[in-house]
Amino acid sequence: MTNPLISKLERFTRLSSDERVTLDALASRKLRRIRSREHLIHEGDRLTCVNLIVVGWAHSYKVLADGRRQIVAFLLPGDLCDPHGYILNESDHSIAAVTPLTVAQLSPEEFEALNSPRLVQALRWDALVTSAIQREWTVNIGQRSALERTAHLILELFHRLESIGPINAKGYDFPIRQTEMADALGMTAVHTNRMLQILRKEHLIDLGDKHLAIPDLAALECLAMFNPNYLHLQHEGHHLDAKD
Amino acid sequence: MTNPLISKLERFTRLSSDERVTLDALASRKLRRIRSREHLIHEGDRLTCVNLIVVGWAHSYKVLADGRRQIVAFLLPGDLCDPHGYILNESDHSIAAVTPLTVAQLSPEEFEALNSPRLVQALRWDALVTSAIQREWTVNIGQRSALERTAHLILELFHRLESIGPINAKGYDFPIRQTEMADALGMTAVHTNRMLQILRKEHLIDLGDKHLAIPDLAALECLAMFNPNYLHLQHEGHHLDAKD
DNA sequence: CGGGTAATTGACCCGGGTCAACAGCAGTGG
DNA sequence: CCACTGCTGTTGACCCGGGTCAATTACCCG
Repeated sequence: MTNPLISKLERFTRLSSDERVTLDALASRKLRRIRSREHLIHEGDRLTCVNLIVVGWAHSYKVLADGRRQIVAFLLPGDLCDPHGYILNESDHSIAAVTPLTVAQLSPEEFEALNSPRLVQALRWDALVTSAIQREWTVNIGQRSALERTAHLILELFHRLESIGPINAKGYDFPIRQTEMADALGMTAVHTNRMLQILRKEHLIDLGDKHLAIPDLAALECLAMFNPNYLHLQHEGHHLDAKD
Repeated sequence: MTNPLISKLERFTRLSSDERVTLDALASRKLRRIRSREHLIHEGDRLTCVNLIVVGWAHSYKVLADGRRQIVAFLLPGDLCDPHGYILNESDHSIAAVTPLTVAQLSPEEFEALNSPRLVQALRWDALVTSAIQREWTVNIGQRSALERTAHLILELFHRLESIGPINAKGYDFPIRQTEMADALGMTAVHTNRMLQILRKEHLIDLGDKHLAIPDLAALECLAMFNPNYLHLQHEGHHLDAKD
C-alpha cells in the first residue's frame, strides 16, 4: 500500500526519506472522493489546484462541436492532473472518473513547495514522460492498424501500472469499458470489441470481468511494435539517488 | 526582425527589457546551421542542450519497426526542442529540418539560468501550450475526417505563425511538402493532395509555391471545427506583465 | 538535355464504420 | 420474487472513406 506517486518517481531516482514523507503527507490531506463518471474538471474551468490521483482511474478528453469525443489520456494512481496548469486561464480539456476516485488536491503553493532539487528533477521527468506518452498516442492512432493499436494501449497501461504498484502474477485490475478504449483509440466500440476478441483468441491477452492478464508479453509487444523507450523507466536519474 | 521566442512568450506576458536582452543574446550565440532534411536529433541520442529554432521549420517524428513514419510536431521559429530533455538518457523521437535551419544551442546551464520568476512562468506556459498542441493532434487524427483534419492543421500553423511574427496580408510562407503533411495527419500523400484540392476549389485556402493564404478564416475554422482555446493566446499571464 | 523530387490523377479495393438486433447482468421498484 | 430499465458487450450484414498502385506532369537544378 505504498504511495503510487512515490513508486513512480522512484523509477527515475531514489527519493530521500524526507521527500517521501512530504509526498505521503500531501497524498493524504485534502482528499476528495469522486463517483464513477463524475467530472473532476470541465473544459473551460479555471484550474485552482493540482489533483493527484490517489486511488482509481480517470481519463481526460476533448469533444468536438458535433459531439465526437476523443480520450486523450488515462490517468492512473500517482498521476498529477495538469501540473502547473493553474497558470492558465482555463483548461482546454475535461477530466472524468472512470472508476470511483480518491484525489488529493494540492494548492499551487503546496505543489510549488515540492522544490528540493531532486524532487524538481523527478517531477520534470514525470512531465517529460507524460508528454512522450501523448506523442506516442499520436503515433498509435496515426500509424498503427486497429489491432496493433489496441494491443499497444493495453501494453502501455500494463507498463505504467507495473511502475506504480506491486506486480500481481494473476494480472491487473483493468476497469475501462470498451467504449472508452474505442474513444481513446479513435475507433468504434464495435471494432474495438472485434480486436479484443482476436487478441483473446490468439491467447495474447486474458481480459474479462475488469481484469487483465498478458500470458505472452513478448508476443504482444511484437504484434504492437511496442518500444518502451518512451516511458523512460530505466532509472534514468540514478545519479541523483538519495543516500538514505 | 524581432526574436520569435520573445514574440511568442509575450503572447503570455510582457517581458522586461532585461529579459528580452537575455533572450536575444541566447538566440544569437552558438548558432548552428542545418541543411534541409538534415537531422537535429536522432531517436536514441542523448540530448546535451536545448535547441532553439531561430530561422526555418523542423518536424519531429517517430518511426515504427516496419518503417511507417508519424510526424508528431512541427517546430517553428521561437520553438524550443525538448526543454529539460537533457535530464533523460535518450531522446524518444527524432527531429529533422524541413527547410534550411538556424538553431541556437542552449546548454543546460544557460537554459536553467532563465530563472527570473516571470520568465519561468512564461516558459512553463510555453510548455503547457506545447502539450496542449500534442493533445489536439491526438483529437485531430482520432476524430476528424480527412478534410477537417487537413484544414485543422493548416489553421493551427496559421495561428502559431501569427503569434511569432508580423502578419503579412498576402499570406504566409508555408514550406511543408504534401508527404510531410500526410505523415503528420496519419494519411497518405495521395489523399492529402485530394483534400488540398477540395479546400482550394472551395476557396478556403490559397496554397501554392510554398505560400499560403486563407481568404475566409471563419469559414475554414467552421469546417475544421477549430477552437483556438488550446493555444492559450489570450495574454493569460497579463498579471505578470513587466512595467518597463 | 537529363535526372530527381513533388504534385496530380485515375482505377480499384479493403479496413474499419454504420446500423441493427440481441444477450447478459446489475440495480430498482412494485 | 419478478418485471422493467439501462448499460455493456457481442454478432451479423452492408457500405464507404481513404488506402494502394501506377502512370503522368511539372519543376528545379546541374
